[in-house]
Parts: sequence; structure tokens; C-alpha cells
Amino acid sequence: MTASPLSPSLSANALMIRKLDTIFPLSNDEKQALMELPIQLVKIDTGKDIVRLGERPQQSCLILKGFTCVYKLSVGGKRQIMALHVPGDIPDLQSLHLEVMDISIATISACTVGFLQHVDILRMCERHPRLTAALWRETLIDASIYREWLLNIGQRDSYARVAHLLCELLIRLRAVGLVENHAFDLPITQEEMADTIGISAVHVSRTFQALRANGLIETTRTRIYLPDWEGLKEAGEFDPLYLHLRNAP
Amino acid sequence: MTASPLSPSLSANALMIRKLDTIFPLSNDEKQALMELPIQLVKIDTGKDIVRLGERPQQSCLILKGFTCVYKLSVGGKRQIMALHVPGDIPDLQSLHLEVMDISIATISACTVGFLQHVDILRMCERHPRLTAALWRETLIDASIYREWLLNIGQRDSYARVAHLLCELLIRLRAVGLVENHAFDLPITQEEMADTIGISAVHVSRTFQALRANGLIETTRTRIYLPDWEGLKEAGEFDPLYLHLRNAP
DNA sequence: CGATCGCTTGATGTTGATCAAGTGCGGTGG
DNA sequence: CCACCGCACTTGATCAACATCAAGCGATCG
Repeated sequence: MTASPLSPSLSANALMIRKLDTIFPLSNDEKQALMELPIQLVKIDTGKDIVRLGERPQQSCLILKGFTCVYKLSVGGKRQIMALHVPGDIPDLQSLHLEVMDISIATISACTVGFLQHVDILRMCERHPRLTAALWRETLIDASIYREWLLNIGQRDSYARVAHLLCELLIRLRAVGLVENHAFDLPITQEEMADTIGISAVHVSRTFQALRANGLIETTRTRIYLPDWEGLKEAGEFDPLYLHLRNAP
Repeated sequence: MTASPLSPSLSANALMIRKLDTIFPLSNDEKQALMELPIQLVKIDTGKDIVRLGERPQQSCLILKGFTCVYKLSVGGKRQIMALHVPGDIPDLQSLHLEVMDISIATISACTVGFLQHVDILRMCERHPRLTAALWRETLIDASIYREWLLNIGQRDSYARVAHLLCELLIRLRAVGLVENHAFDLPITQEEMADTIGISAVHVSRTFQALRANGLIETTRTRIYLPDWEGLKEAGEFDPLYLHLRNAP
């Protein structure tokens, strides 16, 4: 981790509030408490581990910029990516109550993250019990996404899997204002996407081509455009219920 | 749900305490609070839904006897089972903070379950903040199991998938005293196992035969014996870290 | 300006799906 | 107590989706 500590920022807390507010209604009092939560900013290069399996972190990280992934390796060395996280997410919030990491978390693009000390979070939650519920709810939505991904990988073919993942990313990124006209930055290689949905990288390439041919996606190097939202939703059997957003899209 | 309400029981609360205590150290005070939690017992036949996608339950259910599964259907009608739950588990604890069910839960054998009203749970948690942490932790372990299952389905072949699932069930059942000499009741059809690990029922049958041939399992109608625990663990790449048990097996 | 990385393309191989026809066990009813 | 029925499981044959291997291409970056 090539970390360059910065000074505490305004916008980190604001982003956290914005994200939390999409899943749980926050009072002004609670927003104020969140604004006062100390956050230490760090920049991290692409492809670095933020935290590793087996570690016992005293902090959780808030993504401010870039994408990260949660992953595990099988004995044969194959990688499964269990989750992708985008700005506003706290990929290892679970470590607040699960001492030993059962996963690793890595950046898949250049990232800025903010570290939240567990002691600070716990103190805040003591004073504001509804914030406990809000953060608990956030971890429950993570679990809901895992469930949907199990359905995706277990039962759908590769075409639907890719379509579903793209639908989910659009909705999640839109919630934090990172989508313009059904287009967004997607700093993820086909190999990473392959490890995410359980197919080979070669087959991701072929599947992308099929989606392009059907007018469901248009891609440039790091950006993706979804010209036919209804068509993509249907292809991916996508229903955003499982994201539990307050203002359901 | 062919429900026949029974009188409040002693053992339901005791089972809940026993299970929680395997993942979180409980004080006598907290155990007392759990003993006082009202639990309404209900018997449910095989193959009935306990709660369905889209519902907004005011209660969660504690499994006392039998197995249940968490599932979703794909548009094509294929079923993915995302979780199996055994006595001591609370399969829909998430509904405490996620109003709308994003999954359905069904019995896969004759079950006795106990219903816990959300208001009662919340009141108990207010008075005993460490119990909030304990229950939160329980939902985090559910999420950890989802992650491991993603790795299982996404990266391992059918032989390893079955082996892994059997290893997990042994450990989880042992924690609640339902294993004798590496043998336990397994009231699950091969079709259900197929929907759990994302392969076809026919292939489950063949995989079982391969495991039998290698001396890793012996089965009767409803019971399974694991004669070569080390061998099975290796076949399933099983490491129980992700179950976050206090007395790691 | 070469090197590297990510993507593409084609050829071949394998796992596991699907279809279809049995088999055996347990439970049910006569 | 026995005969029957149904369901779970088994077995064999064929097929499809996707993996793997290998080579080439194009853009980005030092």
C-alpha cells in the first residue's frame, strides 16, 4: 500500500452521509455526528491489498474514489471476487464485529479511501443508537447482494450474469451521483469481471461482444454506456429490490 | 403453513443461547435476558414457505428442529438455494432492519420453529447493548457464509463443492450438538443439494458416488457419515475460519 | 519506440446439462 | 400383512456451454 496520508477532508464525511441516507433516513443530529467522525484519507495504487485474510484490523475503510474488490483464492490459486465496492461503500464494515478477516480487499483502480477507527464508530453508535441500525442495515444489504450474486452465478448463463452485474453497478453508482445518461466509468478488466461472475476472461470478451451486437452496451477503454436500459434489465433478469434503496429506482 | 401453535417452551430459549454462545461470549445477565425473550412455537410440514419474497414480517424465526432453506427463483423458474439453516439458526434475522424480504424461506424437512417478535428483540437489545453486537455478529457470519459459497460455486468443481458443503454442515451441526461420531441427519434431497451448489440433480448423484468410491462419505436414506474427515476437508478445500466460531474446531 | 497489458479470435477439449428409462425404498391403503 | 404407488435416486446416451490453449492485435506508457 503506497499510502500518502492527507489532511482530514470535508467531503469524506459528506459522501458517507450521502450514501447512508440512500438506505436509511438520517436526522440532522445524526448527520452532524457523522460529520464529526474522524476520517484519515489515504491514496492507494491499483492492484494493492488494503486488508488481507487473517488480519485483525482496528479500522474500516470508506471508499472515496475508485473501485475495490473483496476476494478469496481457492487452493488451486483461482480467484473469486465476492464483491465490488464503489465510492461511498465501506467494504470491511464487518470487521467491526468480526475480528479476523475472512477475506482480502484490494483496489482494482487507483483509489482514495478514508479510514474509520472502530473505537470512533462504536463511540458514535453508543451516542446515536439509530446509527447502529443504519450501519447494521448497510451490512445486511451487503449480505443481500451476496445472495443475489449466488443466484446470478448459480443459475444464470454468462450473458445474463454480465447484464445483471452491469445493471447493479449502474444503480449503485447512480445512488452516489457517478452516472450520467446511463454511462459511467468502469475501471475493471475483463479478467476481473471474469473472476467476479465465475467464467473465464475469454468468455467475458465474447459475452461483451454479444451484448454489443444486441445494442445493450457500448464500451470505450474505461467507460461504459447502457443505451437500452430496459433491454439490459430483461437480459439480466434485474430487479433492484435486493439493493433496498429508499428511493427505489 | 400448517401451523399448530404450542405453549411457550423452555428449550427454545436455551437453544438460542447455546448457539449464540458459540459465536459470542454471553454473560449470565445476557443469558437471563435471552431466557425471558418470548418465543412462540410452531410446527411446519416439509416443503412449506415460512416467509416469502416481498413480505414485511414483524417477526423472525428461530429453527428448533429440522432444516430450512433460503431461496430465490430466476425468471426461468430455476431455484437457487442461498443458505441452509439448522437448529439454533435464525434465517431471517435480517428482517429486523430490512423491512421487505428479498428472499423466501422454506422448510426442507418437518420443522419446529419459534417466532421472535421484532419489538421484543429490539427492546431486549436496548437494555443489553452487547446483545445487539451478538445478533449483528450473527448476521455478519451469515454474510461470511454467503461469501464462501460464492467461492465454492464460482471456482470449484462439483466434487469439491459437495465436499465443502458437507464439511460446513458437520461443523455447524456439531456446534449445536447434532453430530455423533462424524455422522448426522441430512434431510435434504439431491435435488435440493443441486439447487444449493448450482449443478444438476443427476450430477449430484454421480458426485455422491464418486465421494463414496473414494471413502469420503457413507449415506443411508436420511443420514450421512463422514469416515475420512481429513480427506473430505482436503477434497472440499475446507477451512472453518469463515464460520467465526469462538472455539474453532 | 519497444514492451507490456488487455483484449480479441480461432481451434479444440471437458465438465456438467439434459433427456429418457429404469430401480428400489417407504408409505399408504385395502 | 401385503400390494401398490410415488418419489428419490440411479444409469446411460447425447449435447451444449464454457474452459483452455495459443497466437495475434492495438493501445498506452515508460
